Amino acid sequence: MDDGIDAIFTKAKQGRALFQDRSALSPEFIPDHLPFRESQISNIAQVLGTALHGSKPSNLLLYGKTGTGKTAVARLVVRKLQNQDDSKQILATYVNSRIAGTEYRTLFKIAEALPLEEDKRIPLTGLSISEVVGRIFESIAKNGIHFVLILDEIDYLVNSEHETLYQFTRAGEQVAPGFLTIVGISNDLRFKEALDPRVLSSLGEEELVFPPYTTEELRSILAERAKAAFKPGVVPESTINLCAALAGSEHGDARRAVDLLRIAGEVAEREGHQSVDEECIRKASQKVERDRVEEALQSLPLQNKIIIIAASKFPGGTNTGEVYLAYSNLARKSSAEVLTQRRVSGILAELDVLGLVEAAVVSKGRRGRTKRIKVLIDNETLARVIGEDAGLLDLA
DNA sequence: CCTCCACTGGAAACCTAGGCTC
DNA sequence: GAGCCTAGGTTTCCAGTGGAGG
Repeated sequence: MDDGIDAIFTKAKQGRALFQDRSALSPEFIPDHLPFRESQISNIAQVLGTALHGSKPSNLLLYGKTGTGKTAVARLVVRKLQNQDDSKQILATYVNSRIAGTEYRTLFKIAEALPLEEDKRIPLTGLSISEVVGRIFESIAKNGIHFVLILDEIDYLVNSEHETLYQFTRAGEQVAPGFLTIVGISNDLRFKEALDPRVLSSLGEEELVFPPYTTEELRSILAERAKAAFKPGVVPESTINLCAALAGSEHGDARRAVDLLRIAGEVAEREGHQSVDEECIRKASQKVERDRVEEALQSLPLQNKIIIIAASKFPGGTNTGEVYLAYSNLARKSSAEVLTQRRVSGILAELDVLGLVEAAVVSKGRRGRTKRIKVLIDNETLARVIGEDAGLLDLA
């Protein structure tokens, strides 16, 4: 074991540090210059610029697939807007509704950015949605705030019966003398269809589409980032090309491309390479996928883990009924509650979305209609990751 | 062309754990 | 403490269904 440790350190010593500024590749990093997005930037700047003479800018709606720069562009423009604001009345915040999780937590995050009096703070739970919205409006009005709200993945808010979005777009009077401008961001191009037309008309006053980056554009972006992040000469052009090609084949996702490059750099450094070669990119690509699966697996609730173990007993794939049978046995054995088949069917659908299981609906004619279920994780990984759970050791 | 299986997936209702207000 | 609220997971109920076998 000691040899292993020594070997790692020796390698680390040999390889010189390849990074000069790792943060230039971090997911939160927003460069001052976003190439190929000049027109979107100037568009947004023009709209939001109104706020500098104290009147309310139009609401904005930004569309485009993941990694097309929507979030970065919105945050960059808003950041510069705040820098230009001498009156210091402009307040901006960024909330991702999907990451926040629920409508209530989204509002909670929004409220965090606002000055709230001691007795008006928002608790993690307990208040009605309308009460929280009321407190947010009150704070904006009282302090005369010019509030620019960037709502990322806004699609997660449309299916609410509270009509929070509607209230937000119609805040007008209630927040005077302050105002509330919404910059909505959506990955889902069909999201408009689900939106209440009243909301759409005011939310979509200005609409902007972000097309995916081409492989060539990705290459140029990566080259620029690599120049800032790595020491000169450690990232050959072929590496950039491969990285761009890998990400480009996945619909021009710049975030993925940048992630890949960062991890490849870490791999190269750890293994004591003098440069980040194509091999490192390939390894990084595998690592990203492996991490995603293990993380998803680990954070699964107990019942979902038992279900996936049950499903893994059928390497060739099976159907819902079989999985349910196996599951209920396992659950009883580990003295967990036994859920209904309806719920198990639902959980299998969730696992499908996570990409841990393949659950396609198939019809077998006379023999009914069910999901064809196949676990997409090999049994060793499953045993290793889930085996850490005491109580589930008696599995495979 | 019709049947009928083994479910699917929508809807509503229920439950628990948290927190509010009075 | 009583009587409200919410989130989020679950159960209950059930109409709906693709297509192989008749």
